[in-house]
Amino acid sequence: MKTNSSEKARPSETRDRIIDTASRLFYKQGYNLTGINQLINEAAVAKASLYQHFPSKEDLLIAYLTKTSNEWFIGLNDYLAPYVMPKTKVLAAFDLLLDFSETVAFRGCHFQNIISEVPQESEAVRAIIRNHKARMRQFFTDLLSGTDQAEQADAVTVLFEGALIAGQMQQNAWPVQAAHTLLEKLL
Amino acid sequence: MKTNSSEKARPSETRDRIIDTASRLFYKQGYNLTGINQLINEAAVAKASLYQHFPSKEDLLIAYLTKTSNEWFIGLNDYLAPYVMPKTKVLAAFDLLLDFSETVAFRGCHFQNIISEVPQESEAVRAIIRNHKARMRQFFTDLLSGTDQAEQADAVTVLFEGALIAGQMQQNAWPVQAAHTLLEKLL
DNA sequence: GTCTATAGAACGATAGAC
DNA sequence: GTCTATCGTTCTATAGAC
Repeated sequence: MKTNSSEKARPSETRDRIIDTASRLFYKQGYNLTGINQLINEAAVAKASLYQHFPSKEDLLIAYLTKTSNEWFIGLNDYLAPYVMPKTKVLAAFDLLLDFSETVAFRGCHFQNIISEVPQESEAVRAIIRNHKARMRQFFTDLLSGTDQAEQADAVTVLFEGALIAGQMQQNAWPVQAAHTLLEKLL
Repeated sequence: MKTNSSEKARPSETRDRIIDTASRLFYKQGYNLTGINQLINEAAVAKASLYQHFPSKEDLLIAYLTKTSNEWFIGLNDYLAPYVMPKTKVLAAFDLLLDFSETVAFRGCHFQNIISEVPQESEAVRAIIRNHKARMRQFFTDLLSGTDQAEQADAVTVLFEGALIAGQMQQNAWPVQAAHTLLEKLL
C-alpha cells in the first residue's frame, strides 16, 4: 500500500506548478518563444518531473489550453449570474471582455494567440481551440434564442472575436467599446 | 558614380526571390516554425546572399510585412474601384474578405498571425502591424464619413478583424457571412 | 577592382527529449 | 545532467559580370 492518500490522478502540487507557470509564460511570451529550460527554472521543478507529467511540450500546451478554457467559462458564468435578461447578459459579456483585456494589458486571447504558433498537423491542439470558440458561439446562440434577436448570435460572436484581436493589435480598448456601443443599439 | 542605374533599392531578383519565399513560408507555417535553412533551400539562394540583403531574420520579417501591407491596400482599392456608394464599398470589402479567406484556405491574416509570434520587444515589427490595422480603421472611417452611418466605422473595423480570425479558427466562412449580413441590415 | 552571387563549414546558443 | 538536433548567424573561399 502506498503512503499517499490516492494512487492516481492526485492533484500533484508539482503538476499544478508546471501548468501554472506554462500558462503564464505561454501567454506572456508565446509558446514557441518559451523554452523548456526557462519553464522548469521558473516552476522550480526538475526536468525529469516535467516529462513525468507531460510526455511532450505539446501535451503541456494541451493541458494549459484545456484548463484555461474551463476556467474561462466558469468565470464567464459567474460574471453573468447577476444579470437576468438575455440581452443584458450579452452586453455584460463584453463588459467582462473589457475587464479582461485591461487586466492582461491587451495581450489578446489565449486561443487566438496559439493558433498561428502550432503546425498545421497539430490537430489535437487545433481541435481544442476550435471547440473553445465553438462553445463561445453556442453560448451566444443559447443566450439569444427565444429573443427577437436570435439571428444576431453569429454577429455577436464575430464582434467578440474582433474586439479581442483588435484590442490586442491596437493596445487599446476602443474595439471593445465599439462592439459594445453597436450591440446596445442593435439588441 | 556607380555603374548601376540606381544607387539604392535596386530590384535584385535574388532579393525578390527571398521575400517571396519568406512570404509563402511565414504565412503557411508560421514565422518561428520557418527556419533559415528551409528558406534558402526553397528560395534557391546562398545563405550569404540572404544575410547580404537582410541583416537578420527579423529584417526579412519586416520586409515581408511591409510588402504584404502595401499589396493588400492596392488590391483592396482595385477591388472596390467599380463600386460608387460608400456603403456598397464597405460591403464589397467583406466580399473581398470572403474571396481572400477561401483562397488562402482560412489561414487567417498575415498580421494577426505574426503578432503573437514576436517578442514584446520587437517594436519595429509591432509598429508595422499596428499601422497596417490603423490604416484599415482609417479606411472604413474615410469611407463612411459623410454618410449617416459614420459613427459605425469602428464597429465595421471590429467586424472585419473578427471575421478574419473567427474564419481561421473555425475554418469556415460563416463569420464573414454573419458580418456581411449584419452590415447589410445596419448600413 | 568591385559587386553579387555561390557553396558550405563552423560558430555559440538553445531547443526538446531522456 | 546529458543527449542530439537545429536554431540564427558568421565566416572562408570561389566564380562570373561589369
